[in-house]
Amino acid sequence: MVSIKDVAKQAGVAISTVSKVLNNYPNVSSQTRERVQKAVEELNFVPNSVAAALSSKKVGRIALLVNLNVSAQAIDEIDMRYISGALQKAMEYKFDVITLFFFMFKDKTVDELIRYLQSQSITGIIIYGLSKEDLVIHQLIEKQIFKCVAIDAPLMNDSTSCITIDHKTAQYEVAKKTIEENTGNKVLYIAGKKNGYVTDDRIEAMKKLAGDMDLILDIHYGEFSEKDSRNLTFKYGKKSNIVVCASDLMAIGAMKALQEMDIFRPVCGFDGTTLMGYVGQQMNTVRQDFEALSAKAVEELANLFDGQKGQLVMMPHELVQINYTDIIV
Amino acid sequence: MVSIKDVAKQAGVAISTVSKVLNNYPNVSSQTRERVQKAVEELNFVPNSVAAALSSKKVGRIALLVNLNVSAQAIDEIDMRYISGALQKAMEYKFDVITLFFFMFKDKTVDELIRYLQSQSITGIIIYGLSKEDLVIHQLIEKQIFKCVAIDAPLMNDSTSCITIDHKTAQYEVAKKTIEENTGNKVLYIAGKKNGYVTDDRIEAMKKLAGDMDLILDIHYGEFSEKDSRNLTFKYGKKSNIVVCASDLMAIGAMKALQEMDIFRPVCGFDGTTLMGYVGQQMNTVRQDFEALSAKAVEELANLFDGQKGQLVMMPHELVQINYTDIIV
DNA sequence: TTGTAGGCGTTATCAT
DNA sequence: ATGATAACGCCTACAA
Repeated sequence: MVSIKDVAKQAGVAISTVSKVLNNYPNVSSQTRERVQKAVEELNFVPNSVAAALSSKKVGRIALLVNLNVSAQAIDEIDMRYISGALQKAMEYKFDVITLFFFMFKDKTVDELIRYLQSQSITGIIIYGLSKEDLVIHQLIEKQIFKCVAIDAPLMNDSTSCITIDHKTAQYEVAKKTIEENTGNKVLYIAGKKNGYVTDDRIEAMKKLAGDMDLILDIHYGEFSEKDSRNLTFKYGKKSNIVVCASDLMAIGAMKALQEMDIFRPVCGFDGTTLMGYVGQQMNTVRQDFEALSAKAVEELANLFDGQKGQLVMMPHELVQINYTDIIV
Repeated sequence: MVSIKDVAKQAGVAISTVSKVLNNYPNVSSQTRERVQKAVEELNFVPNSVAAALSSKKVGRIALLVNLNVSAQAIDEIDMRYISGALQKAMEYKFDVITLFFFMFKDKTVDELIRYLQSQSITGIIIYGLSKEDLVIHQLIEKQIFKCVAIDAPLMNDSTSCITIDHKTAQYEVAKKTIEENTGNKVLYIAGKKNGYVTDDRIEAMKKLAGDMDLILDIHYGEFSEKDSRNLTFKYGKKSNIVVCASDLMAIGAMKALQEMDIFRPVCGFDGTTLMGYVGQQMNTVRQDFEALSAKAVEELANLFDGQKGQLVMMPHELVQINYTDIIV
């Protein structure tokens, strides 16, 4: 393996000079800089990021902390797109990335989690799918030992940013559109997980909409699960004119239930997953660009590494109708 | 951060002794071993795997090389389950894991890929979704610089193993069952990707079945894509009595096409993904335990690290019928 | 501007 | 059985 030492020898300079060139330090003459770069080219040198991580705690080794929801199948698409988006952007920044799942740290304390992350020389973390009940992760964020970026969870401090879309507006818009395209003012809203960050925002939006449009709003928590949504629809679907769901998966559950009950109610979802294309119906939903959100999170982590303070970053969303032919293009 | 040095001090022994205890070296008295272990407990010491990786090239830092198929959406579930299964098992073995996607190395040479992996101190690789056309990866395997485990690609050498199910038998069984449950002897087989490893095996199985059952077999390549399968079904579906597909996604494409053509043909798939539950029909398919396959790959990597030679490991499969209620339990 | 040297946390090779 | 000590490849004061 070709090391920085070989490059130094080839370029006829000291190791530290090579290091300075590699890390874009100011005090290097353009001549030596060129000589070093030439040597790097010739030897096809790639710096060993493990050694770099060991010697300098500043270098970006980041962890993706994903809350894989095993109970809600088919939600995989979202996590996969998150991971893919982050990895791609991390490559640009030359960040090392390790992927972790929440379930790996079940029954672990914050300290244990911290020690694990430190044992991996992790300096930055991106958190996906955080809910208010995940105490350990919250403690982790509060301690500010690592730079953090939370997706869809408005937790900001000096070393923590949040990337999200405007869930309130998005929920308002998609529900309004669906209601306007149909008739009736009795709306069943199947909300997400109790204590979920986005859940409350969206409920608030629905309440505002109910005020604005003079709706009778029936709210139930569906835990983001298809089964819950299905059961709630069996229970309350008949009494309402329209079913608004907090996720595509729940919208599918609702729709299937309505079909089995042999009644029609317009349904709308949230997320814009391709899964929606397989239910054989056209449905309003909110499309999120999960890759872009995740890529932005990596950028934000880079900003935090550069000393910037944590902030809230709002990403755009889009109202769409997804149907089968959209999917298989 | 508490280091091995602190443990040594606490236990009143030398650093090297602590290291020996941690790595289960033989020549340590049980007394000192206990003392060290006690110190580890007290200080909540977790060894820094980055430093270990730097110091010793033997330690298991492994990379998951995933061929994310962006054109075939909804196949995400399989990759996600692969990744999840590997990470979980890797934790048991205390392996470090990084996840990489094929698209990250587009237009890169073997040597560039090797250098990248070396820069990450990677010693073992698990490869998912390899096809015969991925030259660079094949060269990587041949060079035997890293221990490799390929999923569903029968590439074995001293440092390369393969984990797979018996695709030949599985394809034979699921097709036979579907044909026996229905009538007719004209079978449309929509095969996977040309040059895909499993594709040829499965075609062979179908040919054998055709001989055994006296079938008229019509084979077309569908590239594992739903769209291809859909189009092929439009073209050739009518002429046959039964449609056998090389993946669930393709089975769905075929079924949708048949629905649009308003004709009925029994269809069977392959993989046992939850997606099958959303098509509103019951269908024979082959269920693979992707997590288990991936976990086995990690175990196999551990074996290779221990000096074992590469081998072929066959995992079990299961014939199932998936329908909506199976999914939402 | 360039080079020297100490350190990051381990592992591994020697002596002892 | 135990302990110095030199790597591993890189970063970074500090010195020249």
